[in-house]
Amino acid sequence: MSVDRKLDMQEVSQILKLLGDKTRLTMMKLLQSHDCCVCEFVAIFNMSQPGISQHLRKLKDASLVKETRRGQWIFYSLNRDHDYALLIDDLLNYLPDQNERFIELEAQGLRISCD
Amino acid sequence: MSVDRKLDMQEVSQILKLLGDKTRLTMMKLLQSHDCCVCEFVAIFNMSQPGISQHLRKLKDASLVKETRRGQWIFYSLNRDHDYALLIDDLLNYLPDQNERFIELEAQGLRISCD
DNA sequence: TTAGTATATAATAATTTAATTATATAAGTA
DNA sequence: TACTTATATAATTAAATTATTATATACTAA
Repeated sequence: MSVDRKLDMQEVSQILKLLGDKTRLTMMKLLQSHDCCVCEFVAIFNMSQPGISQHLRKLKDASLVKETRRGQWIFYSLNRDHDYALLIDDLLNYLPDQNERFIELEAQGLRISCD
Repeated sequence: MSVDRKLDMQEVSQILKLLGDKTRLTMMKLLQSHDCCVCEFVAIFNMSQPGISQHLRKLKDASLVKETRRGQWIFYSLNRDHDYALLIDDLLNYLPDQNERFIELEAQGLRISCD
């Protein structure tokens, strides 16, 4: 009981630490509305491809996101089965919509749609 | 507008970074139910007094908590007027109750009540 | 098979963070 | 005033974090 309680605080603070980075927080907000592949994130954020991959790995290691290969691309999506999925969703709902970023991508012809 | 959006993401991620530390997150949860002075935090957490003070300073610098001197003690309380007070309160409501910690304090005669 | 594209991993460097000890400040009390 | 208690600040150190470049892996297509 006491141990469980501490584990919970530990786990939540770990999740908040991951979301306490602007790039990862924005990634999560983007994923709330659209699955996204690595190269799209690279186009959206001003960051190297390995930088993007490492952020995604942290999110994946914490089971916050899932990855699926579709052809040559690997798409990331929110893990809506996560133990704290409700908390995370609530939290993301406070954030301003980031769809403008997808619109910009589309305008540059960089949006990947894999059907 | 675009600038505001970015500021928001920046500010929220900064807050989550602060809450992404187990000590500070637990402090905030404790403060949700009781104001608390520094020496109580020192008794609750296994950490030096300067360590506690520095966590509190970070929370105060971000306006997440307020301080009030009462006699020889300085009490900390949640700043319920913070721009993101709703988000923070929602978030804290997901966390397990930490009142047991106050009960333990009381049992050790370390609870400060300043009336 | 070879070349090109997408992604991950390794190595590394710069920065930030979180803790400690030592010390200063401020209030309370004999 | 001097002593004690409560708290803050400074200096320092160890560890964690975030980014980069270089390289490896995996799929696609010619």
